[in-house]
This record gives sequence, structure tokens and C-alpha cells, in this order.
Amino acid sequence: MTDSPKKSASSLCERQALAQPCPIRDVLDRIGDQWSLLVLDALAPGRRRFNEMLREIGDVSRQMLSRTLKQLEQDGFITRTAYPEVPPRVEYALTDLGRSFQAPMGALVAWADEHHRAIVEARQRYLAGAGG
Amino acid sequence: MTDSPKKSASSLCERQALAQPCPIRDVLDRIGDQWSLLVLDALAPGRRRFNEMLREIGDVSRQMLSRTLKQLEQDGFITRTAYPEVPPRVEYALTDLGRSFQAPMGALVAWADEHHRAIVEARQRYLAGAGG
DNA sequence: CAGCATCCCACGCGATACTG
DNA sequence: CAGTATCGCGTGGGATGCTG
Repeated sequence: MTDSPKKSASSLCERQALAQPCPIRDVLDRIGDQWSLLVLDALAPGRRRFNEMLREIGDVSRQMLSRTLKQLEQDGFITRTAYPEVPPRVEYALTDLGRSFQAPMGALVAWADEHHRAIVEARQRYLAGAGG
Repeated sequence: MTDSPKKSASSLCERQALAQPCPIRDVLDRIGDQWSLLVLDALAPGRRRFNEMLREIGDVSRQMLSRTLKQLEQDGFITRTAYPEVPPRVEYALTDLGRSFQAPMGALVAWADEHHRAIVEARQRYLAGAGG
């Protein structure tokens, strides 16, 4: 498939010309996709190999890790370095772009940590009020 | 269904006890779900009615808007106020929690705006290098 | 107008076997 | 070890008709 013909009319996306898809949606599609954030987090301490990340993240399949890494590499968040050895060795690492993303990501993490309790409580209040 | 039996082994989620699911995953599951962010954004200027948002967002179905609103209400991001009139009128508005979320969301939006060009360029470079 | 119930298809994603 | 190709299931989500 080429590209989704959908249009997003939100002001969130209309803040720039739509030559490119909405940056937010673009970024959100990446970090919102279940694994990218975990991968980015796994790479935060330093370079990692494929199976290393596979084990570290734990509940990701090879296919999804592979896809996610490729996506992140494609978008310039990480680099992929293959060493022509045998057995093969491939290492992934954050780029400057990837590292710069840790700031807003950190803000999000901090907010989540700070307000998670409130969210959980809101859910419980909701269930109590609506009767499940 | 009760709850996903999946476990996330990432340090991103191990920063607190896992009595609750990882706050980040929890928050990400919400804002990463294609519509929540758009809804939150639509409500930023002030209260909105159902069909108003439906039109404003543009490419969201009734069902998904309904679900998203319910989720956000449940999580304490927004309030739902039904006026016992005929025809019925329902208004949605951000809560304090919802408004507080605009800070990290703003950071993310700013980052996306600032680096979107770099991401697009990285993609083009990737395509050029890998030959599609 | 608000929004839930139903139908249905597309695709996300895990499992697995295969390649280099 | 580091992936890719294939298969199959589960579900996200659009379209739409019905209800209050």
C-alpha cells in the first residue's frame, strides 16, 4: 500500500501545511506503537544487540522487534551497525535525534508517574458511580 | 475479558512496583490510540458537544469518538455533562488532570514540530541508501 | 442530538520455519 | 546470531441502523 488517503482535520495537524502528514500523528504513530518506546528505553543506557533487546524487553516477538528497529532506524532515531564477523553481530544505538527525543519522552514519563495514581482513582470512582 | 496477562520487563515499567500496570504503558495506551490526543486537542479551547467534535476532528467515526470520550472520562481527563433537555445536549470539557496533561503533550508537540523535518529527511536518506 | 449494538473486514502481531 | 517469509488468529475500528 502506498499511503492512507485519510485526512485529519484537527488543529493539531493544521498548524502546518499538510505537505507532510501531521508531525504529531507521525511521531505518535511511532511512539504509540506498543514497542518503539520500550526499544528506545532499552537503548538509552547504550548500544545493544538484537537478542539482547529481545530478552531485555521480554514480551516482544522477533518480528515486531525487527520491524520496530527498522522503523526507528528509518526515522533516524537509531543506528544499525553490522559487523562482518561470524557469527554475525549487529549493534543498535541511539542517534542524536533519538537522544533528543528523551527530553519530551522524559516529560511524558514524569507526568505519567506523577498522575498515574489520579488516573487509577478516577477509574475506580467511575466504576463505583456507573456501576461497572 | 479481565486483564491482559502480558508482562513488560522493560526498566521503563519496572521503575515502580507492578501492582498497577506500567504508568507509561497505561498513559501511552490512551494517548497512543489514534484519537485521544485529537479529542484532547479539540477540547483544549473549551467545552464541546458530541457532533461538534465529530465534525471538528473530521475522520473519526461515531463509535470511536464515543469510545474515546468514555475512556477519557473514565480516566479523569474530561468531564461529561448531560443536560436534560430535548433535543438532548451533552458537553465535554477538560478536567484539571486533562489540562495538566497539556504540558507534556505540549513538549511532545514542540519536539515533533521541531524534528519532523529531520525525520522526513532521515526517511528519504534511508530510502536512497537501501534502495527502497 | 447523543451514542450504543451489530456486522464485517483489514491488519497488527505472535509463532514458527527458513536463510545467510 | 540476526534476521525474513508465511500463516493464522484476535481485534481495532469503519459503516450503519436503532433507541431514547
